[in-house]
Amino acid sequence: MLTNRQLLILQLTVDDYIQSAKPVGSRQLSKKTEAPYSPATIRNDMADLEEMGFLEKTHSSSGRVPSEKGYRFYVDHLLTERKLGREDNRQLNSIFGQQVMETEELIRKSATILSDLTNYTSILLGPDSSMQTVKRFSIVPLDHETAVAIIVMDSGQVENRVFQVPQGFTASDIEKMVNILNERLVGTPLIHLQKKLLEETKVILEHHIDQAGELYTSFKDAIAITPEERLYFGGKLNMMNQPEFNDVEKMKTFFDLIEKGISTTTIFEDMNPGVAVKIGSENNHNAMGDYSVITATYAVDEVTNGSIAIIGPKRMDYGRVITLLNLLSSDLSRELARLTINEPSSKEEK
Amino acid sequence: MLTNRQLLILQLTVDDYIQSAKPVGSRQLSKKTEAPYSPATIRNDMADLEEMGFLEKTHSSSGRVPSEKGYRFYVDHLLTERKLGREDNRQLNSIFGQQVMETEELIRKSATILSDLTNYTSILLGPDSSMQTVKRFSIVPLDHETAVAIIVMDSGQVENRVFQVPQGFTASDIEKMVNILNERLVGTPLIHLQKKLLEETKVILEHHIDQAGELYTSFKDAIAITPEERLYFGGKLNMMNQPEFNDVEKMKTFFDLIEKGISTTTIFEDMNPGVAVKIGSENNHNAMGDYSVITATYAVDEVTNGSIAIIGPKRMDYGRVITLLNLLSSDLSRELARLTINEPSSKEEK
DNA sequence: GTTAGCACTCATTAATGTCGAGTGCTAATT
DNA sequence: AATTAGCACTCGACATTAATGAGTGCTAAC
Repeated sequence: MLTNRQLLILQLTVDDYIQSAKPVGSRQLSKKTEAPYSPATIRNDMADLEEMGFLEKTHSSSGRVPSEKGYRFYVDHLLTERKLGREDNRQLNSIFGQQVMETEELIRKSATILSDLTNYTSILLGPDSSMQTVKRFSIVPLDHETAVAIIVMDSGQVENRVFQVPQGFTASDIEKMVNILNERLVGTPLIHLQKKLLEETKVILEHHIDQAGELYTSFKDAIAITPEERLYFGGKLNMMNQPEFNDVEKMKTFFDLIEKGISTTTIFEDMNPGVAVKIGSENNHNAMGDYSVITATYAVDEVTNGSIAIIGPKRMDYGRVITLLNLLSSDLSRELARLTINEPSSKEEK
Repeated sequence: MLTNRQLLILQLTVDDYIQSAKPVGSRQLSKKTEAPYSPATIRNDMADLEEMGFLEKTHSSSGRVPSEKGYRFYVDHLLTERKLGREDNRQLNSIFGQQVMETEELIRKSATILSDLTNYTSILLGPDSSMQTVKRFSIVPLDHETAVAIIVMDSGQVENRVFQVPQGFTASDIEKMVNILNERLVGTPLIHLQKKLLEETKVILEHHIDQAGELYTSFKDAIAITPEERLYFGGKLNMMNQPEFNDVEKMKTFFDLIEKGISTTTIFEDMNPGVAVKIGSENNHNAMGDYSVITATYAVDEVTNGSIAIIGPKRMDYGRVITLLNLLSSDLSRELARLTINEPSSKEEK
């Protein structure tokens, strides 16, 4: 078991290292008022902590650095509640300054500010669109051959895609199709759209329009891709301020990871509500062994969640980041609840 | 005047420096078969070239490096036509592989590939949307308070924005407004949209709808922002492969420039057709003194142009970049002509 | 006009030395 | 028994020095 003093020393060591990025020595620690012990005493405890695997040395006569186990213990047991500065709060609130804003912009802005406040990189997973329902279809012909298909979601999100109109179809054919689609599909959650389109709507279309098959074929591709989840990265460049990335090579490795190696699943594995911390090799992805990821979820509505993540070096200011994520996630939940449709309005159009 | 040999030596020096990024010495040059002269001879010529301001030394006993004047002369008179490798062509063509694609995607993809092929950063200015005309307005109510306004351009581009609906307006009010807008504004070039909206449409709206002023106020903000030009950056990170950016500080400066310091006007000042090269301080923007920018234009239709640019260190492979830009710009022109509307179709809807 | 030869410059690199902050261990102190 | 002082030792960081080599300009020979 750990003595109280060892706990204190572990905590101070991690705190100091997080702040300074330099190995922490006994002499240096003993200077702090929180540790009124002589360097020798601290040395002994540090040696014990090292033996137990909480600390490591970078070389035989260097100061100590937390191990993953050390960080883990720190996060689980030693984290002190962090108060945010006035400036932090100001910035956080600034996200919600303007009145009407689109979800996407809200998220993008959050990502940026989160990164600015931490100097780590933020990753936001947009609200899972698969549960959103279709509010309205629309097709606008552009010329003889092409038209643009537009889908409006109940969240106000708009997706559009240009597609080819096969020869021989008139504007009224298309209008007819749009009407059918709206009749049949409004209210369908995106996640079921594909299936419904394929199984149900196709038959009806063929019933009403000559050669509907052709038209349908090119149209369905246009709306097929829609329900994709999107990752928003914020402040990739802020990471350059971390001493860990003083080397261009390391920057490159990191950016490669961000741009190619990261998918929704690597980061947001288990989206349990609340904050989760993954340290170094606790991340499933191989190449992420040098980074820590802190994730949180926010509520979009009763059923859907979005996720926020911060990725940074293992030497991360866990306390601060966790506090920030907690705040932002509840702010986002609140704000999205405001933006999102309260209840499908009764004056819906035919 | 420059002797033939001096011309040759200048050319070889610039070529070599572009390739190696290291100051070029006389001994090294004399090894090349193209320069069958002794180092001493080359030294003399180099000294002359330096006196005339084409070359510079980084320190008193170093090899020579081209000056801006040197690059300028090289670009104007010494550039050799560059053949592209098979792989280059393959990649360039791969952009146009898929059949139907939206303009934006086409541009985005071009930006990426252009940067991959050069290892510099590419900047594409999307087709100037101000000459595009409105094809269709649409407003979809989301709930009692909000609605999303959608504008479809004749190019197939779709802009949408959520806005607040003041209390007391019914769906039929909105429908009426949409009808009026479509009647009045379809065919209006974006560039005139604002004005027409303000001067003409407002009056008519007020004539037909009670309290139209309020509705109009919140709506006009929603579509006000539309006619903005968009810059697409490609491969900012590829620049990290350039030895000029081996230093994290320099990376930062560059990224800062890209993210904040660059506007449409700094880069695409004079959009004359053809390729333009700006070397170092020839760029008007102060902070760009260390970079060279090569721009080209592509035709979108008879009236509008888009622009492509490559930004890189002054030690840029001008020949290769120019060739690539020429190719891509004509490819883009061709492809966009295919995508763009031939002629407003006659079966336009009411 | 071209080149060989020579003295000189300067960035780069490796070798060396010094310094400081760190360690572990033992003995003295509380 | 726990803490601390003292001491010898380790090692990275940094400054200094020396050797190397690619470069130059200049003069005299070809």
